[in-house]
Amino acid sequence: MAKKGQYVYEYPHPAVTADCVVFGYDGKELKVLLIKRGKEKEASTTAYVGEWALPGGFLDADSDANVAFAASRELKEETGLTIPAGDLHEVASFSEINRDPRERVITIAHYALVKLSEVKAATDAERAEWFSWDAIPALAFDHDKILRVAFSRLKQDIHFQPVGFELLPEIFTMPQLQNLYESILEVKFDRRNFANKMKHFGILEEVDDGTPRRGTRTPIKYRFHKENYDRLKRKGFQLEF
Amino acid sequence: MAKKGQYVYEYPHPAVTADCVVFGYDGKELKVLLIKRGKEKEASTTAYVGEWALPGGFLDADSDANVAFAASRELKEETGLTIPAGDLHEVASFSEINRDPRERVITIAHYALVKLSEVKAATDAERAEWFSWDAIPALAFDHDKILRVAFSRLKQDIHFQPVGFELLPEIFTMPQLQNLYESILEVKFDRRNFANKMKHFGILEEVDDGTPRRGTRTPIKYRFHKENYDRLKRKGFQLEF
DNA sequence: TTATCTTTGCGTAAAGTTTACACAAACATA
DNA sequence: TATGTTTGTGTAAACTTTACGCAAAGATAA
Repeated sequence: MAKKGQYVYEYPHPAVTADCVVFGYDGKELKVLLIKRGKEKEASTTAYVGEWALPGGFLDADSDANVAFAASRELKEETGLTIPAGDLHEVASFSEINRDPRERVITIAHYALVKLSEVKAATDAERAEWFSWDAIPALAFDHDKILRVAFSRLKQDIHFQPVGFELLPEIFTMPQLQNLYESILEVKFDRRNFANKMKHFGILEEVDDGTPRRGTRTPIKYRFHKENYDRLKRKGFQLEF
Repeated sequence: MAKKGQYVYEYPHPAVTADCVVFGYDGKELKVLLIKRGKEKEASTTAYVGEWALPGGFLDADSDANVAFAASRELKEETGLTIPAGDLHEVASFSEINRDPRERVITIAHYALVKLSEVKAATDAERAEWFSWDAIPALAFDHDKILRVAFSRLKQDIHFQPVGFELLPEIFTMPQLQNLYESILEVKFDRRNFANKMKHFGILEEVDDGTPRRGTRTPIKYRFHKENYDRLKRKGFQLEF
């Protein structure tokens, strides 16, 4: 981390932060990871202390390799979550002149997708907390706006790339997969058509856990066929619905 | 513009620039506007003098309302082109630690679409020049990378939004429209299927310029039905091909 | 315990979309 | 004058999407 000191420039420079919208899915609802703001270490004054905000923090201009790296580093520091910089999807910059009361701050927003199940334990519950998508509290700065933009980006991306693997537990059911898509796209699909389409992509593998299925009420369990999934992800697809 | 002086911060701050990839279309080829780098006014040292680069420049942290505004302002200063900040599409940030030899500089890349015909006159030919997409010279900094990313973003956006109005002259022909789409998407379409599809969207209006068409060799002239075009743009569509 | 509701799986017919393709007219070129 | 190129138009076949019915068994309520 940069040492506090005197950094002098001939022209005014903004501070740059990297913020993360971390999406998780518990099998029922889309969730977002937020942190409770404490005292800032890096700025001369504090702002929005005690309020909920997106995890993120200042880029260290002297040592962070790039913005995504700064985002990953801050995420780890603030929430305990380890997400490699390469798994962060850049969303957009937010640069309005007064978005931070302390000084000019430009933020580069990112989003990430995590398996909620595997991550809950590793999360630093002291400061971080998961919120249901439709129960987000008031947020510091312009973070509500960032959240909306990140979500609409995810919504857009999902048309071109499969998105379940990153969010679902390894073994899941068709209704869970459908609910995930419905949560992100904010629409309802016909159960049967959805299943047919998903099966056609060839990225699903039935899991045979020995238990003979006695009726249709207990859903079939699937996992992703990783190889086909990755191929489809690279190649892209058209999810039209 | 910010006065040169002493700007002091407790932590290191990067400089922030806004760069623009301006796409134009002359009825045959996709083109990009580049500038020849001269002496920098704003940085202590110069870099890449005499080389071609994307238009753009430093955000003035004290006075630019936001990054898009800075991009618009710099574009005007460097090329004479007036493009409102609202017409710039943000692409991504580029923040690798050594992308500028002078100091840490993070750039926010944008793209814009302009009618080449209407703009040629207004462009400051002293410094700016249009290059065909497949004859781009070596560029300063990481601008070739930015160019590629901006292009692929345009390519992606075109699947969801009609894009001809911004690039074509007011009156154009079906082959021109098709060629534009083929240039951006880098594929070939069947002439007849392309025309059918475009007509179905209901955004084209035949232009009757009095001249009776004597044969099929002279193409029919179209203009966009602005109202339908804007509605389609807001609503989005699926261009699948 | 029984009746009813809900969840899941499977499959098909109808509507819509995409793809592939041929011919005729006139301008351009050799 | 002959040949090639450009443009317009329309249709049949293949494929995709949509809408929907039925049966089995667990869940719930009486």
